[in-house]
Amino acid sequence: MLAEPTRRRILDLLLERPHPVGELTARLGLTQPGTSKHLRVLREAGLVQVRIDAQRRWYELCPAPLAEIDTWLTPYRRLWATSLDALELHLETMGNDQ
Amino acid sequence: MLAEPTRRRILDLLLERPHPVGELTARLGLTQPGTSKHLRVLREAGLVQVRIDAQRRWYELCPAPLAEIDTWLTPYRRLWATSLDALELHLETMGNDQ
DNA sequence: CCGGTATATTCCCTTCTCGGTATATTCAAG
DNA sequence: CTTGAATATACCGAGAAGGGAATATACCGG
Repeated sequence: MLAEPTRRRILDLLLERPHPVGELTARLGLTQPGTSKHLRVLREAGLVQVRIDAQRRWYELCPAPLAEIDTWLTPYRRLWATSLDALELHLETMGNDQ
Repeated sequence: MLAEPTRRRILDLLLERPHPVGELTARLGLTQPGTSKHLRVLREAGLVQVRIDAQRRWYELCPAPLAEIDTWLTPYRRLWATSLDALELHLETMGNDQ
């Protein structure tokens, strides 16, 4: 879901401010249907919501699912909490495998 | 990538402690090749690393990519930090919007 | 060297994803 | 009612992903 770079770019654009589909299309360099399909995925994942203004659809961020990821990440955070741990893990990585 | 529930379970198991493939297979209820293939994906994404001990492969967490997600998440965090902070930032950054 | 154990790789099939083109829908304006 | 703008949906093809079964590889004990 968030592995998709295009969708992360959409979220980054929506972090600035809400955008209508046409602007997103232009800034992403996609076709309009391509943009709409990403927006549909994001909508169904609850990451964005739409505000309808005549023919324009203003898409805006819905941060709740991101907050859930943030929560899921919590127990892992101790792994890089101190620079010492990070350095140890880094050296281990370099020395062992790839 | 992390949308895959099986892979999130693998990471959760590896958060406890390193595991050899056989234990992961048993605790996940997958076939052994299925487990190995998920581990390969996680390895190529840099999320786990292997320590070889005779025939056993001990898989352990590699937190760097998770730290990157944590970093990517940073600018979004203000959206749910506290409702008061969120409102303040909203007014600061989007004062002229609608 | 041989058998057994632990793991990886390959093949096959089905389902999903992403991008594009073409078409439908909705609404405002005239 | 017709036109044009903004957006959504349907459909198609290439490629990736997920799972199982079968097979290969690597290593230990004897």
